[in-house]
Amino acid sequence: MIAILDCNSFYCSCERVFRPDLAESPVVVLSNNDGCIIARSDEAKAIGVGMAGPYFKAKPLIEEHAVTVFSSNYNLYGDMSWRVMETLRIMMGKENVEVYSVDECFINLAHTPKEKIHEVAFSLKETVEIWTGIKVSVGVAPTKVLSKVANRLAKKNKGVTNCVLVLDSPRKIEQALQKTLVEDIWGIGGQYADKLRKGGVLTAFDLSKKDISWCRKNLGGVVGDRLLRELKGEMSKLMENPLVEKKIIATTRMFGSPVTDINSIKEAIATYTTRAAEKLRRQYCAAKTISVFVVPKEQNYNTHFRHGPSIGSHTKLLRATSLTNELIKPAVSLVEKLFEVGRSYKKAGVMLSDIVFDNSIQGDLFLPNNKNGGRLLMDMMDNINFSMRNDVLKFAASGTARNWKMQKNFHSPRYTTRWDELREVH
DNA sequence: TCTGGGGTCCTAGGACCC
DNA sequence: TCTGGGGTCCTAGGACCC
Repeated sequence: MIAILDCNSFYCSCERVFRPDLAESPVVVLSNNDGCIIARSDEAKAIGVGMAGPYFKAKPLIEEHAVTVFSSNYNLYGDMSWRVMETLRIMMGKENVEVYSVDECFINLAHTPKEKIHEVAFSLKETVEIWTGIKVSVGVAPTKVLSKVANRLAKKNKGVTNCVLVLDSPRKIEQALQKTLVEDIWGIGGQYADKLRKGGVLTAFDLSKKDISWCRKNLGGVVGDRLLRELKGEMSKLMENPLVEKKIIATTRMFGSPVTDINSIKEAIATYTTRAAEKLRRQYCAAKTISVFVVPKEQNYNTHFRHGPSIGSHTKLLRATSLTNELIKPAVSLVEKLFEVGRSYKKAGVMLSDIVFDNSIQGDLFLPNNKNGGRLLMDMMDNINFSMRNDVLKFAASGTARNWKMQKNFHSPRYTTRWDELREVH
């Protein structure tokens, strides 16, 4: 059996740990730039605040009901996430915990006796809540897809399930599948859901009765094949090693307001490159390809603003590197190539790919072999910046004015990662 | 006026090889 | 009218996730 443990309204829960006065009132958290609503407490859902909608549209409703609004505070959420996951690793052994996202993880219960499953699932939930203050839901079933089904139902019927649901018999599985619409299955998005409904497949139960070849044909080949097997209780998505290195590292941001001058974009790109290079070094890797893209502000953004055209280009380096200064140079050159005078831009980003371990970098015969000094410098910068939890040290190319920076109007303190922002009790 | 920011996997098709 | 039979690698793009 496999469990998935998922934090309830994670970002809202993090804010509430340090604001117990908000425990029962509506709370929402906004995306970067205070653009969209990306987390809602149950109370906010109840008054009709939609998910992933733009903040400005929900604003009247939010003000009417005195909803508390937070900008996203990733310092806080990242640290709280680590506490939740560490609790589970301590309880179950780290080899049995697969962190799937910032707020959820799979737990391998293959070694737990069947009659103890419910008790274990419950103690995971209780312990996480006591140790971290974060409320969670647990779904348990024979496969990952089914455990997601269980988790969703557990969360939906909190009063009955107390946020824990175990599907340990064919009958329970069948009932759960009947209560799950196709669009609520993990792996079925908007496109596939439309296609399924048109074919008369409305629930997860309907889908589980289809045959493999039908799913291969209509749901993306082997992806559909695996999904169907999982629904039928056959494990097709295995536990994965949580320490796999990223194959692409990206840092992309909307600007606080549209930008028209090339220097601001260069500063932004240099800053994003710095972030991306830090992520690269943190996984002991180096990258050989760097890509840069910019997104012009559309004249007519009412039609699909979301996938507005992004204009990009990339450079293949002679040799993989993780040194910020070696990456900033080609990144800034790419900006010069992409930028058009007179246009206004709303977003830009950097992506690093062709990632290899930095101990296996292909050497360059024509370079002196003593470039290790560069890595040493990077490590020192990383250590100082990390211990200060701030960019104390940065490259001049990143700029100091930074008038392209995103907006954060409702930011909470970084309670758990900054001494000077600790919660004070008087 | 104002609409995140990351990622993953898979497929198709083209270029190229012998 | 008829025009090999394998391969590999790469890229673009689609679909999905939180």
